[in-house]
Amino acid sequence: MEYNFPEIEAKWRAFWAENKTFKAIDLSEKPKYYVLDMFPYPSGAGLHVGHPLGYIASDIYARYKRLQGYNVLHPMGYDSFGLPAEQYAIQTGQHPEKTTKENIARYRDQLDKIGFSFDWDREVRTSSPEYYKWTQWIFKQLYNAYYDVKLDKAVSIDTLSQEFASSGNTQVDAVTDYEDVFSAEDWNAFTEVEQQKILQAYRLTYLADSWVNWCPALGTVLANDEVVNGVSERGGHPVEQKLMRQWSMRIKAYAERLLTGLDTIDWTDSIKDQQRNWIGKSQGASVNFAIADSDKVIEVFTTRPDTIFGVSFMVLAPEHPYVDEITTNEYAEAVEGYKKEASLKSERDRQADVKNITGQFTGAYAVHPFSGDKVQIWIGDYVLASYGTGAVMAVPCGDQRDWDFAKHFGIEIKNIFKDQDISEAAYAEKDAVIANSDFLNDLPAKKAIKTAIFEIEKRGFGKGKTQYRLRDAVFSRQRYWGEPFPIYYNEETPYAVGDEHLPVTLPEVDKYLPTEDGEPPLARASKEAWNHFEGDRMEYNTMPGWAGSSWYFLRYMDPNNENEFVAREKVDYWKNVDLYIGGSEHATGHLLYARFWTKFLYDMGYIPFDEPFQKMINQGMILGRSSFVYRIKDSNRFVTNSKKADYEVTPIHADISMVDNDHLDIEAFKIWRPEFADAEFILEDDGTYVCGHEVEKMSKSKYNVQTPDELVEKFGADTLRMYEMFLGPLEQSKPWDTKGINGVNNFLRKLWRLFHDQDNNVSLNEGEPSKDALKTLHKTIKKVGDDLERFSFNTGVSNFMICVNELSDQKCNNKAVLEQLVVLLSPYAPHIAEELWVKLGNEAGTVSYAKFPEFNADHLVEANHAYPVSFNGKMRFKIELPTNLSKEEIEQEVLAHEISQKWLDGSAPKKVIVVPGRIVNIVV
RNA sequence: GCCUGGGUGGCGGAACUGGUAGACGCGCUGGAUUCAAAAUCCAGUGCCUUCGGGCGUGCGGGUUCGAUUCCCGCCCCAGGUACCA
Repeated sequence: MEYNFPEIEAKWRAFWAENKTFKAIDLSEKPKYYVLDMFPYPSGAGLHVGHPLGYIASDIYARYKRLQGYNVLHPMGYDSFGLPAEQYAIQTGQHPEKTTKENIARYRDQLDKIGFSFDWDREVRTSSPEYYKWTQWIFKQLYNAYYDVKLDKAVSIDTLSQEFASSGNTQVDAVTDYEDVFSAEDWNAFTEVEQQKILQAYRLTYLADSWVNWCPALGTVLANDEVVNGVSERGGHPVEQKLMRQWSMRIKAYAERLLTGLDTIDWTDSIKDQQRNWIGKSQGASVNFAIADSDKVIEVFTTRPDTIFGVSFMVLAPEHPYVDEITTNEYAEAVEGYKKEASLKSERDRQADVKNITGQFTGAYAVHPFSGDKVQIWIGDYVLASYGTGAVMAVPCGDQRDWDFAKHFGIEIKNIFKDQDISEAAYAEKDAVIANSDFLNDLPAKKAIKTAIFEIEKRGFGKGKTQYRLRDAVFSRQRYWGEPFPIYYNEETPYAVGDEHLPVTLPEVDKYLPTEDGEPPLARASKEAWNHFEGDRMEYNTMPGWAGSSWYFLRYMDPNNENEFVAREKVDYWKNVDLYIGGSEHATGHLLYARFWTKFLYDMGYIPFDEPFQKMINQGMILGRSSFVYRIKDSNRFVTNSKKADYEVTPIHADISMVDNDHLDIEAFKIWRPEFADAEFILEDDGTYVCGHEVEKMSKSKYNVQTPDELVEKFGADTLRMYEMFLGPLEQSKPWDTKGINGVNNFLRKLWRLFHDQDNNVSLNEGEPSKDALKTLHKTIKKVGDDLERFSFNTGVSNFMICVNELSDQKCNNKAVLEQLVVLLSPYAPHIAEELWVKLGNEAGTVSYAKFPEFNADHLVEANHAYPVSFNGKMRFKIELPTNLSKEEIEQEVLAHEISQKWLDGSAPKKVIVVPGRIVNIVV
C-alpha cells in the first residue's frame, strides 16, 4: 500500500494528543481567535455523518487561523441534559447520568478519529455539577435583578427594594407586570410575603401562570412536538391546555436590544430575519373597550387604530380570564363547549388551520369607545391567549381573518375605506383613505393612525404602544434530567439558596416519572436525598435544555474555575466568539437565549461584550438516503425497483449496509432477519436486485444511519474530512451519499504519488520550480485562500484536485512548490499534511503553525486573454488582468489590447468604463 | 397557516458583482497496460438533430443587447413555529 492512511493517521493523532499541539494559551501575546461549534447532545445512536459536517468546517477554519498566526481557542463539550436520556431512564430504570457518560465516551471516541484540533483540556458538560453550579448562579443573578427602563439595562433587585422602602414605586420605571401604586409607608407595612410577591413581578426570572399542554393520563406536560392531532404521541391520550405556575424569564425586557443588536453582528440575513420576525415588533395602540353592564374593560392591541370605526365585533381567546364572567346564561353552555373544544387543540394547530372558521358568541357586548355602539363579544380560537392581550377588536373590512369570521357568522361588515370594494375580501393595505369614521374621514390611513392614537390618548381610552410578538420564556420543566433550581419555598413563597450552597445537585429518586398527583419527578426525592435542603420544600421543576447552552461559550475560557463562572481577565482576553458554526434550526431558540443571557451578564458588569457570537455560519443538515425493497403483498417475494409498478407492493426499509450503489446484497438480506431467509426475488434483466431510495432524516428506525467510523476505517479521516466538504455548499442541507468518496481518496493517493517514486521512496527535486508549477501553485493559493475566506470549502476541495492534476501532468516534484502545497492543504487533510511535511525535512508537528503561503500575482500575469461579450453602442470585454492595477493602468491595458484594437477598428473610444471585477465597458 | 431557505446533466454540485451555463468529482463509453484482475494512464460524455443547427438552470410571465443570477405570480422540497436538541 503506497498511501498507508491507517498508520499515518494513528501516528499523528497520538502525536497531537501527547504534545497537546492544539492547546489554546490564555492571555497570550498573539491575537486571539475563537472558533466555536454548537456542542452536541450525546444521543444513544452515536455520532452520525451529519455531526462532523460543521465540526470539519470549523476545524479547517481554526487550523487556517493558526497558519495566519492567531492564538486559536477551539473547544468542544457536551450539551448533556435532555429528554432522550430521561426517556431511556424511564424505560430501563438506568440513571440518565450513566447513559449520558457512556454516550459521551462513544462520541469522544468517534470525534477523536476525525483529527479535530480541539483543546480537550477545556471540555465542558452541562450536566456536571461543577458546570451547572454556575448555571444556577446565573439563574440567581437573573432572579436578583430587574430591568430599569431609564438606564436601559438590568440592575440589582436590592436597588429596587431600597427604592421601594424609601419612596415607594411611583418613581420606578421598570419592565414589570405590576400595575398598582404604593408609597414607602405602604411598602414597609407589607408583610414579607406581600413584598416578595411584588418583587416577583419585577425580577428577570419570576413565577407566573403559563399555559401548557397537559396530559392527564400521563400526568405530565408535553412539548408541542409530543402532541399529535390533539393527543399525546406516546399512548394517544387526550391533551388539554392548562394554566400552571412556572418560572419564566423576562426576555421581553431585552426585545428592543435583541433587535438592534442584530445590526452589529455578522450573521446571515436569513437568521437575522427569523429573529426579527420572532421578536415581531409592531407599533400601534392599546385600546380599552368597556363591557356593557359591567365594570370590566377589555384591553386590545391594534396596529390599525385608524380602522377603529370599522369595528363590528370583538374576539377573545377562549382562555381569556373574562370569558366566564361576561357570558350570558343563554350562551353559557355553548361557550363552555367551545372552550373545551379549543383546549384540546394545540396552539400550532389553531394557527395553522385557517380554513375552518370557528367561534362562539358570548351574549355579551362591548361599548365602542367613540361611537358608543354596542359590539358583540365572541370567542374564537384564532385569537391566542399568549399573544398580546388575548383579545382583538375585529375590523372585517381591513383584516382578512376578521372578514372571514364575519362572513361565516353573518356579522355586519362596515366599509370605512373610500372607493374600496370589500365585498369579496378585506383590504389590508395601509394606503386607503378613511371614510365613515367621524374625525378620521378623508385622512389617508397612515395619517389617520397618528390622529387616532392622539384622540384615543386625549380621551383616555388607551395609548400608543409598541408591542412585541416575543413572549417571556417559560423556564420550568417537569423533568428529572435537567438543572435543579437553586430555590426553596417557605409558605409557597420562593427564596434563592445562598451561593455557598451551590450547586444544588440532582437528588436520587426511585422513578423518573411524575408523582401520582402530577408533581414533577423531583417531588419524589426525600429530604435526605438533597445535598442542600431548606425551607418547607425545594423547587421540584428543573431547568430547560437551553439553560446550560446559553452561556457555555464563556466557560470554555476558564473551565475549571471553582470561584467564578469565568475569570474576568480571561474573558477580557478571549472576548466573544469570532466564528460560530451550527445549524440554523436554532435561530429562534438557543441563539436568542444566548444573546439574552450575554446582554444580561454584560449589564451586570461580568463580561465586556453584549453579543456572544460575532460571525456565524449555519451548516445544512445532512439527510439520510434510505433504501427500500419491495415486498409483493401477502408473499415473501421481493420485486426490483424498475418492475415494482406491475405488482401491489409494500416498501420495506433495507439496512444501507447491505446496499451498494442501490444494488442489494441478496445473501446479506436473507440472513438480516429470519423471516427473509427463504425470500424470493424478481430481478432486473441484468440479474441484480436494485433498491428504491428516498431522502429522509437519519434515524435508527429507518436503517439509514451512516456513522463516520466505518468510512474512516475504509478511507481514512482525511478522505472523510475532504469528502464531507466536497459534498456541497456548507450551508445547504443535502442527502448523504458515499458514491463519490473514492474520488476524494484518489486525489489523496495522487498527491502522495507526487512525492514518491514507483517504489514508494521519497523523490523530490530541490531545484528551481518551473513557471508552470508556480502558476499552478499560486492560482491554487489564491483560489483556496478565497474559498477559505468565504467558507466555500467544497470549491476548495475542487481547487486542490485541479492543482494536483496539473502538477501531476507537469510531472512536478519540486520541493519548494510541494512544501507550500502541504501547508495550504493542512487545514483540510491534517494527517497526510503532517506526514508529508516531515518527509520534506521539517520538524514534526510544526505544519500546524507554519505560515500560510503568500499569493504572488506575478506568476499568473501571462494568461491574459480577452473576448467581446456584447455590443450595443457600448462594448464589453472580459479581460484577465493582473490584480492591483490602478484604474488608469487598466484603461491603458484595455486600449493597448489587441482585441480592443480589432473591435475599435483603430479609432479611439469615447470613454472606457471600468467596473469592479474584470469586465470593461467601452463606449464607442 | 405564518417565518426562513432551496430547486441547474444519469448523480453530488460549479458559475464570486447580470456577461462563453455545466468547473471539479461520481457514474458511464472506448482505448492503453496486464495471462487476468485490481490499481494507474489516455480520450469522450447536457439533450435533440435531417449535422445546417435547434433546445436547455422547477413552472408561467416581465425587465435587459444579454437572466441560473433582478422583478411579479405559481408548484414542489427542507428547517423553524416558543417543553426535541
